[in-house]
Amino acid sequence: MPPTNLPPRDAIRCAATELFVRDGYGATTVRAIAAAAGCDPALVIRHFGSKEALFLETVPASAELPRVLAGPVESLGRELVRYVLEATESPVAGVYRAMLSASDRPEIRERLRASMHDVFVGPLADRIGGAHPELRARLVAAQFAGLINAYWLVADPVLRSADRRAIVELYGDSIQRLLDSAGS
Amino acid sequence: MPPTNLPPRDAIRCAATELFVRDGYGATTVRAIAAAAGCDPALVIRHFGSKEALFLETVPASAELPRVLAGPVESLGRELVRYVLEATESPVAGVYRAMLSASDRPEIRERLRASMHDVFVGPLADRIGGAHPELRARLVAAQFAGLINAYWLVADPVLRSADRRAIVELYGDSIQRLLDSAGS
DNA sequence: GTCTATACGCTGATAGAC
DNA sequence: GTCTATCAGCGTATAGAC
Repeated sequence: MPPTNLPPRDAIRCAATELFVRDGYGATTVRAIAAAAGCDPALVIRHFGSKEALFLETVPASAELPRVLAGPVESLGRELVRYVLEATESPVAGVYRAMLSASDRPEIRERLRASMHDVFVGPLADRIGGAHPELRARLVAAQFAGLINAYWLVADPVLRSADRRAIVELYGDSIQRLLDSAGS
Repeated sequence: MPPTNLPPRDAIRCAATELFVRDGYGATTVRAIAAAAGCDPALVIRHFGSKEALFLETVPASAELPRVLAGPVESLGRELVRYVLEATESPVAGVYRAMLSASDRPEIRERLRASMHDVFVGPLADRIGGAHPELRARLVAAQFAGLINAYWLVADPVLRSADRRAIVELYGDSIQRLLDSAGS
């Protein structure tokens, strides 16, 4: 994406998001971001302070999830799995992958944690009844992330070649068990 | 761990494993490994070819897991969760974290995939009956990794402060559902 | 063969001139 | 605001001393 007529700050943001999500944190260089945005590498740092700060400011905490989480709880398990499998790689998977690939950095790990909590655990915990609602919501998030991990990041061939409906049923019902469990 | 009397090649291996597992791939420098092993940085490359090759040769595909997987299938769900929670940070979690932190590298991602399959999916698929045994085993692995991820890597406070027995019961039973499901 | 010294081309980041 | 010059540190390669 050579020279656009966006103001440089926005051009940098735009290029950074795309590259971070596509190539991961370590494989994305400040110079590559600058080239994609059509500006000087020094400008990138001048505007955002550091590569890490740029990452934190541009890579979003997936915004489409809440809609799925707002659906009926009875069918949420399978719906979450469907959402992961049908992602066009960008909405969840790319962002998640980018964050994981940068997870040696404490601040980015902290962001991962906060984003998981704000976008997933918080809203979900309010909607499920029973015992330990927050814990159960967090475990659902863990299981959800496990699937993203296996399907998009590791790209396991067993999963990629499997019938999607089977995955939805099996893994979805497993998640559903956490959602439904009355507790100890 | 300053100068030991190990042959340098072993000293490098030893230092590399420790640093990779403790700090992740990106945060571990070849020079730091050399310093810990008490030798010259160039020696590290001379002996192992590259940082990535050193990583692949030293960081093990967790070896203790198979014992857990060999236990009775009826209680495997909770047993796997217990195994994750009681890990002293090194056996599973550190290795897994190190691999994830290096997952921008295709070869290391491939290793993650292979290791998951050899140590987990293969042995498990042979032990569970029903439909789609390999797929179900892979989904159990995904769910297992999700917990490692949330508990050890993200170190989510909701999980860390929760009652371990509650986690074992809830998440364990959810895994167990995958193990038991007769399939469609 | 085993190791050291040195250097190359990259990275993220800074200082200061336009 | 933007670019030029430059920094120290990175992974890596090679030449040559033991």
